[in-house]
Amino acid sequence: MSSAVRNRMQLHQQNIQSVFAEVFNHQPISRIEISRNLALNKSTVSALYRDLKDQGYVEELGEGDASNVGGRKPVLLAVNRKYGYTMNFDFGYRHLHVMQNNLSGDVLSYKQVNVKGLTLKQILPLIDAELENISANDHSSHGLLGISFAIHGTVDHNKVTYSPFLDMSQVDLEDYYTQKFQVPVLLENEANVSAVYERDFNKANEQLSNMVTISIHRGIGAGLIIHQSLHRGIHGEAGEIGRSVSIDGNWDGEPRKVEDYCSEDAIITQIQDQKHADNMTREDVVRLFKADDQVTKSALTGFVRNVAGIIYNVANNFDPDVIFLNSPLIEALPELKPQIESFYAQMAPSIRVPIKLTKNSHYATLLGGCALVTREVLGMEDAKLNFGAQTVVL
Amino acid sequence: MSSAVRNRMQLHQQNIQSVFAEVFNHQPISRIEISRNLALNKSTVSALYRDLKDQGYVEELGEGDASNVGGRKPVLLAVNRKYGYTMNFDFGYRHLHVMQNNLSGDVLSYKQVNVKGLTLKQILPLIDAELENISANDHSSHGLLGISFAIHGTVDHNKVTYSPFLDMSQVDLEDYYTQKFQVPVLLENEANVSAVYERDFNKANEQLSNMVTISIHRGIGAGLIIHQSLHRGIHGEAGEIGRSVSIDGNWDGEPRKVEDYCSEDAIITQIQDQKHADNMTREDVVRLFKADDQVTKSALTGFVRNVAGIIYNVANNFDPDVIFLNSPLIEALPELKPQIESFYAQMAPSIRVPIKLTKNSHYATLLGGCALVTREVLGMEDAKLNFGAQTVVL
DNA sequence: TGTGAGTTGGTTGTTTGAACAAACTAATCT
DNA sequence: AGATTAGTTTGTTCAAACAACCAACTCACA
Repeated sequence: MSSAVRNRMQLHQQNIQSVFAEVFNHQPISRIEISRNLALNKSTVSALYRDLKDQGYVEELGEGDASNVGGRKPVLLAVNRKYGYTMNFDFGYRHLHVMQNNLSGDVLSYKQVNVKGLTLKQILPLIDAELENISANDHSSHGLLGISFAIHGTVDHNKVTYSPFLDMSQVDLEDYYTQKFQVPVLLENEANVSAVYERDFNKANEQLSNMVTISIHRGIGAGLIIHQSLHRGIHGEAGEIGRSVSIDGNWDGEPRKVEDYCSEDAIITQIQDQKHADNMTREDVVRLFKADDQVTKSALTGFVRNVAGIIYNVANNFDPDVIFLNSPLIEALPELKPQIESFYAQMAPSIRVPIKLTKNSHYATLLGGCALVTREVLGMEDAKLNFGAQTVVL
Repeated sequence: MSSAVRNRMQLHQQNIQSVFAEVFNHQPISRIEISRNLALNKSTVSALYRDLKDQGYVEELGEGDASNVGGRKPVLLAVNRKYGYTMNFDFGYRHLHVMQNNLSGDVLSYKQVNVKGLTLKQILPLIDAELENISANDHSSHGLLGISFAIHGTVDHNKVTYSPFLDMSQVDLEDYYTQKFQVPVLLENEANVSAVYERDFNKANEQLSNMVTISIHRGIGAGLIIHQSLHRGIHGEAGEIGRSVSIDGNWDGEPRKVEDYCSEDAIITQIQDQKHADNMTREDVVRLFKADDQVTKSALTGFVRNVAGIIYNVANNFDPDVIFLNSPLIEALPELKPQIESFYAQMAPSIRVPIKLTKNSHYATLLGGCALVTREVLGMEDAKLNFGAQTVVL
């Protein structure tokens, strides 16, 4: 209410943002096309565009093709590729993933750094080195614009509140990097950024307003896009579906959580125990499954049933347009997907929510973080922005 | 995006709505106060108010008190109490609840009609009679403005898609009443309107953006307010938490739903079976509980544990600012609430979502429907409207 | 108790400025 | 050359802002 457009100046600012969003989402685009899309007079668009250009956000890309019945060629406009860049990180169990993106969300560089067994304080200098290295080779006009971190754990008010396999309580990342660079620094749960990725980077989802991304890694969490915006909850704990307990009338002993049955960790531990093995990894499970190992096959059948149950419950809770699965295990064994779908179909005979796999989950979290921090840089948190409109993957 | 304010006319319309919202939410209010609240010039507010008055939406209520340091008395403005009325219905199991409200959401009349055992086609003439009776005694300028129905079941696109105890597939209520009166007719799930009630009628919730109302009647459902707006889901099935199944690794036989364990029906049936009784009602259960009956007490302990588990799961899924319980059984036995809270506290030792009871659940659904249909009448679906600002309960 | 200074609510007439419209230039096609 | 399209320039429009005013009140003080 109080943030609503109410006077001419606010109207002007909003229209500038609308023009920028058009350039962002449909680059390369001409002024006349923006004018038609926004139902704004072409002279108005020209004036608004001039403001954006003075601020350096946009640039001309050259001439486009004229219409086939004659007429002047349009001048193609685009987001300034040399405006600056964001740095986006993902703390994986074994690797730190590092990505550099420009203002449009295009990937400028990507790198994995081995951090297995290191503490956060030991990782910090590695991050600093990456930032310095990138900064030294940069030729953009504004340089570093913002930093994002995808966290495998919960985040509240930009602080890590819980992180299962890397102690993050010793360092305040937001504090450290805002002090150092005076740019927006953003921490966000990994399932949440993954959901933002689907909203902002996946053109197929442009018209969808409700999406749930179920992330099955060492734990289980969901990222929620509701009414086109990320639902974090008051403590940043919305979508912590791995903590759900069974409601079945049995209350003997400690209630067990969903995560205890069907996280990737739970499955690996289960197979390990039955095989009296040790230190197994996802790759081992994949290998055993492909070698037709019966213990593994039956464990994964249980996994598949449980995932179907989770999907059924998520569908009943949120009734989204689509559910994404972000699971390296299922990504490695795509034959599990139809099994999940068939168990789900048994549970929900009539109305079902479509299920899709998130491809290349590491990129997803980095790009989701990129989208969030870029929006903050632009002050366009709520606008409809279509990142990666012409992303060139390296 | 495309609905954003972009030209002077749209700006003007939005500002008219802002002024109306101020009158609506803070009536009685003076022009100067609106001007200060909206940061609009007082002459602008005067002009916008004049438009609203010409359309009949508002009226002057007389003079207020002057400031204690002198100065002219303000003229107090309010929503026109004689503009028209909405009719709001709730199909209960035993009664049809009927409420007439004015444009501000004030209760003009309330009535229960016995409909136990009747089919929808038999109930229809009773509804028509109520509408005619009210219409005959009305002296407002625009008469009937809209109709809402709270449905114990699921609703999609204003059609009932599932209704457990009253067959509603034979009659299209929206069709029938729009044909008859040419006013907006709205069908909505009972848990959803209950959630809207908490958002729009409960001043204590004004600052809250995420609320879940758990409705425990013959089934279990949740109404979701997320980011201040009702989340229905793509098929209108969001919040159907009663259908959730347990994820516990056991997949022998048909999975049982939450509803099977802890709806009011399930509890009554359970007690009935153990007592070899028949046709028990909620009132019987309440009586037995108060008479210290052990079977009832132990059944309700199970109920309380299950409700705590449901709350825990809802908190993990949505992480709302508050959870409301809309349950006639708990309303009748308020001593159950602390028990629920204590079981919940055992499950979630650190972060907990506050739990509150919805008072007078029948009013809640009617008023929630009133809020929804009134918003549609005004074309102000997304504005922040504070209904019942000065509701006089009859 | 009466008067005038100070204060506040609301109206009237004028100014402002962002979007708009029309007329223009530029560049292309057939 | 005539038709068509892209973009610019120049002047118009109209809702909000502003300034000056009127209306009506309080309070202090004679």
